[in-house]
Amino acid sequence: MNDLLERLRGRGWRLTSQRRVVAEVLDGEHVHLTADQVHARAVARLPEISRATVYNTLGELVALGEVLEVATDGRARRYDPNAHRAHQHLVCSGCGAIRDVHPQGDPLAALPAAERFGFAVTTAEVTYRGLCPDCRA
Amino acid sequence: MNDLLERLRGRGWRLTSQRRVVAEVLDGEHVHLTADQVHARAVARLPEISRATVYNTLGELVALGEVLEVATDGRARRYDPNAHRAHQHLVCSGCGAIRDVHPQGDPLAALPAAERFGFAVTTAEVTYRGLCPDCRA
DNA sequence: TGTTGACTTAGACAAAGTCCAAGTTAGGAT
DNA sequence: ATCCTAACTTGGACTTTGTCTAAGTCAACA
Ligand SMILES: [Mn+2]
Ligand SMILES: [Mn+2]
Ligand SMILES: [Zn+2]
Ligand SMILES: [Zn+2]
Repeated sequence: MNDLLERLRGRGWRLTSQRRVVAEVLDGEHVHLTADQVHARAVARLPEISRATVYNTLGELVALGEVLEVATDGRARRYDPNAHRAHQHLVCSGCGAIRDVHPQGDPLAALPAAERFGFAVTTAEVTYRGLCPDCRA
Repeated sequence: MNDLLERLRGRGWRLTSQRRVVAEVLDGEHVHLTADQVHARAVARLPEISRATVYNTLGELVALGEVLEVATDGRARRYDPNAHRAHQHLVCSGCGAIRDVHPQGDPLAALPAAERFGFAVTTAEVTYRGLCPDCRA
């Protein structure tokens, strides 16, 4: 995570306590927090941090490519610090739990040129859905 | 679309003018309207229809399996009447245009058992992204 | 240590969706 | 044909999620 803060600095960004705290909260695997969840955890460490700053910082991290924005439901966007290893998501239809998964092959390869309609297709996001072990019981 | 209305009737649902209008609006291919867009078009035919009824009816049609709910961005959910032929979506990163596409093979097959973590996986939704011909220019 | 532009903040605003009490009506019963 | 009533619809309040702005603060450089 120091890497990240150094990269931000390299781009001429100020290392504020707010940005440090957001970066600390957004660390680990299988982490897919909403902006409000990030804010709640950030407040635990830095009580005066504002919602606006959390949104700003998340947007900056996404623009930097350091965090992924995931829209698995029609609700709040989720923020995923696991931006450096390509992966897809497995979502429980019961409880909403989200896991990182690594399918075989390149999902893009399944889309024939004839089905691309002249688009310059660059990414494929896959959401697998089903019931997790707990919700199946 | 009469099929749909008959199926609704078969489930003991009243055929109100409101439901009829929503069913008429949600017809065709490559149709991915937001709830507000459905409402706007419904109002053109039945001026007194309310937002609440549009949301209610869309939710009912989704529960019936007659309409798909699509979350391609972090914004409004979209409603897709093309529920009877499995397909995926190609979204323009520039203008947001959405096309139905039909990839080869079953996207589920790409997820090995070892990557399912005990989930009973039932569906895979794929969103392909890129620039459409207009936005590339 | 001072300066300054980048950053943060509170709160207003907007967009998307849910919920409810009160009024209306589709469709079976009479 | 008319009545009855549970199902449906409605407007508006409310919630959640996200954006924006003007005013205050501070990190980093000199
Ligand atoms: Mn992830
Ligand atoms: Mn579609
Ligand atoms: Zn679950
Ligand atoms: Zn486009």
